[in-house]
Formats: sequence, structure tokens, C-alpha cells
Amino acid sequence: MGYPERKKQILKILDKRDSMEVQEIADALGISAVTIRRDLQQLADEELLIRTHGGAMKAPPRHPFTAYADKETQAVNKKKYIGKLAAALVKPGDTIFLDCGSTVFTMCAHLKDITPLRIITNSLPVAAAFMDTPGIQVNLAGGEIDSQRKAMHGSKAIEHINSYHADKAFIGTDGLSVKSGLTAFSEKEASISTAMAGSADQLFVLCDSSKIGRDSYQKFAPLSLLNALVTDKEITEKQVAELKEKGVKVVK
Amino acid sequence: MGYPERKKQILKILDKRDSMEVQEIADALGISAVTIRRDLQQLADEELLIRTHGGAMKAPPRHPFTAYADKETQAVNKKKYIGKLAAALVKPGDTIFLDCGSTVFTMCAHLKDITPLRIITNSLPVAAAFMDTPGIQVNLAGGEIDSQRKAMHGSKAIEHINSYHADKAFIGTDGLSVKSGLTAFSEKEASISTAMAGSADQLFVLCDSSKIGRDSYQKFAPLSLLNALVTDKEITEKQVAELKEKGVKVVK
DNA sequence: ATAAAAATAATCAAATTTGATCAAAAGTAA
DNA sequence: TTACTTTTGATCAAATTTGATTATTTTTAT
Repeated sequence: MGYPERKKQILKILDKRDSMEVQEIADALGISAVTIRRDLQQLADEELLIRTHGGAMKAPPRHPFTAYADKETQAVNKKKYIGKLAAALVKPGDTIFLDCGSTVFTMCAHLKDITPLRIITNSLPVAAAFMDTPGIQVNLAGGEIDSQRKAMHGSKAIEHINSYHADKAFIGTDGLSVKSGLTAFSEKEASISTAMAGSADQLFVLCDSSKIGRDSYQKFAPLSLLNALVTDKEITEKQVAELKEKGVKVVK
Repeated sequence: MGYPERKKQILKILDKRDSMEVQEIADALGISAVTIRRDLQQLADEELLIRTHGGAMKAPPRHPFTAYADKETQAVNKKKYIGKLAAALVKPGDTIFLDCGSTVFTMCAHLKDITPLRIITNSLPVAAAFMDTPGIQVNLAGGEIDSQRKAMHGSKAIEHINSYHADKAFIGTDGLSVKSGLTAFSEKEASISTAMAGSADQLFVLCDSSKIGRDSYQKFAPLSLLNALVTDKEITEKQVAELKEKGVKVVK
């Protein structure tokens, strides 16, 4: 029996019972406990279950809005770092746009004490984050929900964003290069980002170093629009110099 | 007995009784009190319960959106019953308005299998409920978030609702009487309800029997607009007769 | 306010689980 | 076939969990 088969079996057991023990599974499938442990580790990495000593438990239903399926765990810390830096650019009394990316979302934890604050966003997780935060007023863009991105997209949402003005816009990007400027993975993301950029006095782009120098699918803004790029310390000096030459300030 | 099993047992006890003592659990499970304390600490960290001296209390409902602060627990069952009845009025292929009340929210659990379905709402909990439900497209009204009601209100939201048309509207009410028709607790609620009622072919009002014959603060619709009132079995024959005379169909 | 009682956190030892390492088996490609 | 990679299983040191004991903190009673 190969891994795919075992994976299916293990999850099937877990679906019926809320928890199970390593030895128990090993016996049931006729596989050594060592292998089961390896399987459980892998499944735990995928967040399909929770590993406990001696066995595993069913994964708790993650909240529909706060759950960002972050595949690359090594990028999480970079993102958090960037979120903290970006949040430091926000001042009490500001009105800001926040887009629906996971990097921008990491700002939220650091914004709770910057009050009063007005946030305009198309992101449901952002809205959820400030649901019970006094002093922070959230304005949510309406429209069709994109359940993948947990955000509103489409013409209605664009129209909504366009009807407001903000001091600062914080947006993510899927690629940033001197040649192509800012690039997005999809038209949906690009159009929201463009709208926010166009209605704010200042534009800040959040982007971890791995995406710098990389181009994604769709161009949506030239570097000249940026007030600053917020990134992590792993950006190279060469990249910083190139961007500086183009007039882009780098915060790291 | 391992941790997963204990965790389940502890939460099960807490589900029935609102609080419990350490020694009591230790005896019940045949586990040392020290271990129970460690378990309680962990569960408290997970916010699954609240630690007290000598024991633990049930945790307050934790997610910002799924948590409706339902003060009157005895009304919950009535509401669930009404939600089920109302959901039966929805057919695959419908486009429906759902407002942001807790009674209307109870419909959600019963709508998941009625696909395809298009839902237009100003309620964040409704949006959350269908986040991962294939076949159900949610359109969320934009605007300022009312954190009390976990919904969008204001002119932007009204405008959003007005720009759509639906087959059916399901709304709650804070009062319903032959004399005053439908009444709401606040202007905010009333204006959204009016907008939904005005843009739908059919209007269904969800209202538990305790609110029938009662008037709230603001009138927002005459009984003549109703296609049906969905309520519970405790409505009196006299009330049903009076409503019938006014042309209101009662579903119970 | 003070003392007694109860609950908790900290410390330690025993038992169990685990992850790392390495060897065997199974699968792949040349 | 052979050489090579991947998967699986066995062994053992390291880490984790558990319960007993003791010191500290919190609550209750006087």
C-alpha cells in the first residue's frame, strides 16, 4: 500500500472518529508504526490533521475568513516582518486602502493600536480582523465574493473603491521588476490594485524579496507610482541600487 | 487515555454544564489532577474554554462572524425551526436576498444543498457560511461595517442592494402587527429591509411568535407587501386568523 | 488584616513516544 | 541486467508526557 492509499485511509478513519493512535492505525493498515508516523507528519504539515503524542486529532475547522492557505511556510516570517514595517507607516487619523493579499493582511495585527483609523478594503479577513476593534472603522467593498481570495472583486468592487479617497494605499504584488514594474497574477487582483493606487495620495507596495526581479502575468502599475517598496532584509544591494536609480525608495 | 480523548471528554462535559472543577474532572476520567490542569491550560490557550481557579468555564463563542450574541437561548430553537421552514421555500436556481438578522441566519445551514443559488446579502456571517460552498455564489453589499450587527449598512449598502433584483427576499423583523405592519428596532435595519423588499419579486418575513402583535420603533413595510410570514408553532389561532383576514399567508 | 485552606506552578523521575540513522526492499531508468 | 533513487522498516538516543512531591500563590474564613 502506497502513501496515497494510506493517506486516504487515515483521513477516512479521522473523519469518523475525532482522534486515533499511531499503533492503532499501524495495526489496522498492516503497516509499521514508523511509516505511519511519517505519514502523520506529512498530513500535519498539510494541516489536514493535528499531530499529538501517540496519535493524531482531527483538524479544527478553520475559520472561513482568517484562514489563509499559506503553502510556503518559510515565507510567513518574511511576510510578518514586512507587515510590521508597513504598519509603522500608518499614522492615527489616516484613511488607508488595504488590498486582499496575505502579505498586506499581516499588517492588521500591528494596526490595532493606531486609532482612530479608517480602512477601506475588499478583503474579508481584514474586515474580520477589526470586527471588534474600537476606533477602527472598516469600509468593505461590495460585490461578488471570490472564495479563493476571500475578497470581493469585479466591477462593483472597483466602482466602490473608486468612490473613495484615502491617504495611503497598501497593496501586494506578485512580481516587481525594473523592466515591467508591478505585475499581478490575475486580472482580478490587478484591477483592484490599480483602483486603490489611483485613489490614494501615497502608494506603498508590500513584496517579499523572492518576488523582486520576477515578473508575473499582468502589468498593472509602473514603478514611478510607488512612494515606497516595503520588503525584507534579503533583498540584494544590487536590487536596492537599481530601484533607487528608478526613484523607488526601499524600506526593509 | 491520551490527550485527544481527554480533550474531547472535557469539552463534552463543558458543553452540557457551563462550568466544572478540576478534581471533579480528574475523578470522572480517572486521571491525575495535575494532568487535568495541564489540559485545561492548553485548552484555555486554544480559547476553547476559560480557566478559573479550581476549574474552567465555557468559552464565549469565539469567531467574530459566526457568533451571534443570542441573549435569549430559549428563542434559539424557535429560530432554527423557522430557518428550516424558510429554507424550504428556496428552489435551485433562485436569486435571493438575505438580511442580517439572526433568524434569517439560521436558514444558511439548510441552504447548502440547494444549488445553484445566488445570494445577495449585507450580512458577514451569511457570507462566511457559504465561503466554501460550491454552487452558491454570494454577493456582498459594500459599505461601512456595523460591528454590532456584523453587517454593512448606510447609503452605500442600500445603493448596492437597489442595483440588484432577486426572486425572493427573506428578512427578519423586530415587530409585526395588524395595526402597524412590520416594525424595526433601528433605522439602519429598516432601510436595508425596505430596499430588499422593494427589489424582490416575493417577500418572506421571518419572525418568531413572541414578536407577533408587538410593535417596535420604526415602521418599514405594510403587511400587504408580504407573500408569507414564516413563524413557529406557538403563534395563536386568533393571530393566524387576523393575519389571514389581512391577506397574509402564515407558514408554521 | 491575618491565618488557614485550597489551588496552582515548578521540579523531578518513570514510562512512552518520537525522530534520526542506517539497512533492506521496491521501484526506475539506462 | 545494473546502477540509482525512493520508500519502508528496525534500532536507539533524545524528547515528551505523565504523575508525585513540594513551594508558591490565591482564595476563604476569622
